[in-house]
This record gives sequence, structure tokens and C-alpha cells, in this order.
Amino acid sequence: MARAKTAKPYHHGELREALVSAGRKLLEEKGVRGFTLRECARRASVSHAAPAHHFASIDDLLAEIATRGYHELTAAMSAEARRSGSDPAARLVGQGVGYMAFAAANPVLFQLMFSREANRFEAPALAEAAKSAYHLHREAVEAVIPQASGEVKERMVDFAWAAVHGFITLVLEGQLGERDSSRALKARGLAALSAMVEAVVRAGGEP
Amino acid sequence: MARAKTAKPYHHGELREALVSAGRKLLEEKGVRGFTLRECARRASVSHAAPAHHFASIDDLLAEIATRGYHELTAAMSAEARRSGSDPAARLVGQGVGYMAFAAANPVLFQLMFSREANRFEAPALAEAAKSAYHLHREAVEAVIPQASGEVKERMVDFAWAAVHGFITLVLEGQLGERDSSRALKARGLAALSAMVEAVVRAGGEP
DNA sequence: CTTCTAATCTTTACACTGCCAAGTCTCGGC
DNA sequence: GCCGAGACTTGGCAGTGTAAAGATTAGAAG
Repeated sequence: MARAKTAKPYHHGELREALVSAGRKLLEEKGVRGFTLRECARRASVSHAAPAHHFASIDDLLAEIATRGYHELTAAMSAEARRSGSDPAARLVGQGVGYMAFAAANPVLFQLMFSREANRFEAPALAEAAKSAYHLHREAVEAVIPQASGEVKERMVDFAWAAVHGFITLVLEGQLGERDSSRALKARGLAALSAMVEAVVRAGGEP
Repeated sequence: MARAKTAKPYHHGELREALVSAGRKLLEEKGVRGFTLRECARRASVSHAAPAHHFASIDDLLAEIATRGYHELTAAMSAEARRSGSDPAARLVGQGVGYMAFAAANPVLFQLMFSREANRFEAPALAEAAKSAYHLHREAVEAVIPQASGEVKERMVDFAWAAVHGFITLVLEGQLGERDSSRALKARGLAALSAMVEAVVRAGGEP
């Protein structure tokens, strides 16, 4: 029988993408505990069992969302680093700015990415995506202290990441006093980044 | 009618405590998403609706668990600081050790305490408990750099906490390479703490 | 163009969840 | 002894994840 043009087709066509996109919004709105497969399906205008053909389980969808988050995070970091010129220290600060901007724009996703919930469903693609972000950071730190020993470099890579990541985590959760986390990041983020880079330079320059 | 001694009494007696205790274990076992009110009730050998008389909702129970987590965290920090003697720098390192030990022993709870999920609870007692941990830390940092300006102190309080917190978060999630997070914390935790204190002392000593 | 297969989506079903309402039991004060 | 107030249970409802089976369609094979 002929179907009216406005009727929705039986096959969605890009359901996988639609689910990831809807899921991401839902995640930011309701948090990890409020995240629901059926609601994702609803927002994609599809039956509640449709997602099963694209994701084995709800954790599978969350893993995919987290993986894309890492890709976006990596992109944000390297884009901001590129904008910061060629000075290694400036580039490291730039990467940090990109890191913060992503976290501020996707706070719940950011926490999911760095939570046990994410790594639990062992997804190789997720681990891979996380690793590439790590390597980007490692190179940026090592470029700032090229003359330092391997041991010191190792420590400074950890230290720099920890300082930035910890700062963001605490701000996002409102632990550092400020109510508006986005404003707080802008206001104090650069100071935190500067302190971090300064500490790295000092530790790396004087053995 | 007379009841055998072995039969369980109709009134539990300490159900609230039992639920908190069971819930805490369940949380570490299954994660935030696997946490279930009915399973808590089951583990306390009680009907599924019993918890309602002690906690208004599942978030209420989670908030209570998180609140106690903060109390324990504060206790662990100050106990370890006390063990570290009177030198401010040593005490600050000690507090960090206590912080790390708590996080390593209760990784899921730790993440819950510092997650956006916890902010949705809107529990005054939770906020209060978090604040007291913050003040403990603030005092320890300020004691290391008593001559610094208020502005610098402020920044270093944030910086020190961020560095420690970030380090733990990354280790717990396995981002820093190591598989065994407990081992990684012991192996590299002290180095991270030393780097942090050193940076604070330098920034506070030279205006 | 027809046919057939595989992929996509829907319907139905089941065990589970949080929470609400209405009962049952037991303790503590009168 | 009684009786009210809590503490707890049973039963029920809407919502969840996911498994099974049927409906629909796209796209290849003929």
C-alpha cells in the first residue's frame, strides 16, 4: 500500500548515530544513573528494542559514547595547542585549555570517561582512544623539558596531567567554592595551568 | 506465641546501619549503576520496602554513604598527618598519604563522593562533611607557606588539592599505565606528593 | 523485473527495579 | 493490660534491560 510522505519509514537508516547523539544529550541532562536505553530509543523515535541491533547492551552504548568523547577531547587538545604557536610551554598550556574547554562543555561525559563505569565494560576501542589522548599529553610535556632524564620526564608527565585533571574535577564538582563551574574554569583555569607548567619547567630544568 | 531463638525478629533493630554497611559493599562490588535498593534490603535480610522507613529514596541512601565517606576521609587524613610529626611539609605529605589510602581502599565510593551524581542529592550533611575535609586540607597547605599572601595561599590550596586528587583519580582509573592501582599508588604516590609539596613551597616562598 | 536473503525494526514477554498504599507485628509508655 | 506509634511486610504499579519471535524492507542474485 502506498504510504504518505510524512509517515516515518520502517527503517531509520542512521539509528546508530541517532542513538549516540540522543544518548549523549540524555547523559548530560540526567547523569549516569538517569541514563536509560529506552529513553534513548524514544528520543530517536524508535521502539525500545531497536537499539539491541546496534549495541549489545546499555554499557556498550555508554562505551561508544565515552570513546567518541576521547576522540573529541584529543581533537580539542591538539587544536588548541596548534593555535598556541611553537613555544613548547605555550603549547602545553594550550593543550590544557583545550582539555578544560572540553570538560566544561561536557561535564557528565567527562566524568564518565574517567570513571570506573567506563573501563568496566572492557572495550578495546575505548582503551585505544584514551591512550592516544595520553600520548598527545606526554609529548607536550616532554617537549617542555627535553634535557630532563627519563625518570624525571615520566614523573612530570604524570604530575602535569594530574594537576590539570584534578583541578577540572574539583571545579566541575563545585568543591573549589565557585558555584558556576564554567566561570570558575575560565577565571582560575589559566592560573592553575601556569602554576603547573612552572612546576614542570623547574623540576625538569634543575636535576 | 513463643519464637525459637534462631528465628529472625520482626524488628531488625539496626536496619539503618545494616543498610549503609551493605550498601557500601554493594557499591564497591557493582559500581554506581549496579547499586540497588532492593539488593541492599536483601543483604540486610529484610523486605524490599523496609528501607523506605529509613531513607526517603535511593539517592538518600547514597548520600548517607557518601557523607560517611567524607567523615572517614577526613579522619584518615588527620590521623596520617598526626603520625607525620610537627613539620608542616611532612604533615601535608602525610595528609596526602591518608587521602590516597582512603581512595585506594574505597575506589568506587571515592568516585561517587567527587561526582556530579553526588551533587544531585542536595544533602546539607553531605556538603558539610565535604567542607570539613576541605578545611583540613586548607590549613595544612597554609601552614607550609605562612608568609605567602592570601592570593598565593588561595591558589596553592587549590593547586595542591588538585594535584593529589588528580593523581589518585588517574591511577584508580588505570590511566597512568599501571594495572594494579593499589601498587601504583604506593610506588608513585609519594613521588607525586613530594613534587606537589615542592611546588607549593617554591611558589609560596618566592613571591 | 522478480525473488530471495539478510538486515532492520516492532511486538511481546519476563525478571528486575524504585516507590507507594495498605496491612501486620512489636515495643514502650500509660 | 492496653494501646498508640514505629518498624516491617505484602501487594501493586509504572518503568527498566534484554531475549525471542514476527513484520518490513533494502539490496543482491537470478
